[in-house]
Amino acid sequence: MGDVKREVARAINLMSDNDLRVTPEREAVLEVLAENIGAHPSAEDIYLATMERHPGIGLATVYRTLDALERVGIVSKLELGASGSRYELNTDVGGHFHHHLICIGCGRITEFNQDLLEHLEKEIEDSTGFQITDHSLRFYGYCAKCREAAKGGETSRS
Amino acid sequence: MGDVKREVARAINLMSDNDLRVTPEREAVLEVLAENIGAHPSAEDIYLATMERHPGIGLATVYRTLDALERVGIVSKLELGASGSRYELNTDVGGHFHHHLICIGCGRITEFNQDLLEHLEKEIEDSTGFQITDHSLRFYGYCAKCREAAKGGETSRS
DNA sequence: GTCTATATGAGAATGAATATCACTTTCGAT
DNA sequence: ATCGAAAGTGATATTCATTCTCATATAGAC
Ligand SMILES: [Zn+2]
Ligand SMILES: [Zn+2]
Ligand SMILES: [Zn+2]
Ligand SMILES: [Zn+2]
Repeated sequence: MGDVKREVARAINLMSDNDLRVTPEREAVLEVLAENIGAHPSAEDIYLATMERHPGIGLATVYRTLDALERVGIVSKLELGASGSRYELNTDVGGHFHHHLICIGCGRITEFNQDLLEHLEKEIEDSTGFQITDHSLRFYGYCAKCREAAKGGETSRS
Repeated sequence: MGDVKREVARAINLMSDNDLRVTPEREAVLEVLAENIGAHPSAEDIYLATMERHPGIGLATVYRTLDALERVGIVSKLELGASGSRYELNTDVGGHFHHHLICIGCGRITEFNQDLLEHLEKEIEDSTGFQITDHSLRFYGYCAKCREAAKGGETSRS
């Protein structure tokens, strides 16, 4: 599961580098994020988990912290529309270059790695004059588990 | 600008095919959508424009209409998080296979066409068992106009 | 330690989107 | 054409994620 302490220490250094104050609340949020890499928790998830570690923290502080961390690149925010956003710590290894598979059956979010967009970005910048600073690639569909469940449900009925 | 009447007629046929009732309100929304291809209007934009054509329509009806049309594939919804969603009519030609360049300076949304994801989807389905039904590819950055404005601002100051 | 900009907690406010409900309309069957 | 059930509508209340407000507390530079 990666080294939680190391990830937190790394993030704290980045905070100082970016003139963000290191508070107990922010450290608690970072620990939660580091312990949940790959889980893509919501702000509410993070709030509840942080509560166990730092009782009394306010939900607004969690939002403010996530926002501050996102602005300096320590976390990524995955906006999912109506159902709210999800957050993830940008780990040192492979942090930024993965995309998401979003299951519309169960809501689970998995990842896959792929470059492939780099040279496409160059092409777009050259042909349109649009300067790209970020991108988002998502695939929606049904995860293996949901497909299995649907299959089971159908066969058991016929 | 394409043929507005033809697009509306095509959409109305699709509505009937999908057991959606054709009402004056929905026709008015469709006309607005057909007249604004490429503009990526918000629900509020569509509401205001539809008002001119069908005074008294309710905002909720616009939302319900857009939702119904999206469910049967007549319109696409582009979820932009905090700033609300944008909608567009899926035209017959090239309707579905374009992606978006979203300017974080002025908010304008432009498009670019590209296949490229088809064979990647196959690869993902084979390697993960995830069945893909839809995808979303977006690039964020600064459009040519905003880059020009920023450049002008800088040089005029130094 | 002092000081100032910044962060925090509690709860109010925001705003896009949805739900509710009484009433109206569509459209296939008669 | 007309009838009736199912679906759609307008006005408005409600939801819910996120942001704002403001009084208080604290981090971090000196
Ligand atoms: Zn699933
Ligand atoms: Zn991820
Ligand atoms: Zn722009
Ligand atoms: Zn578009």
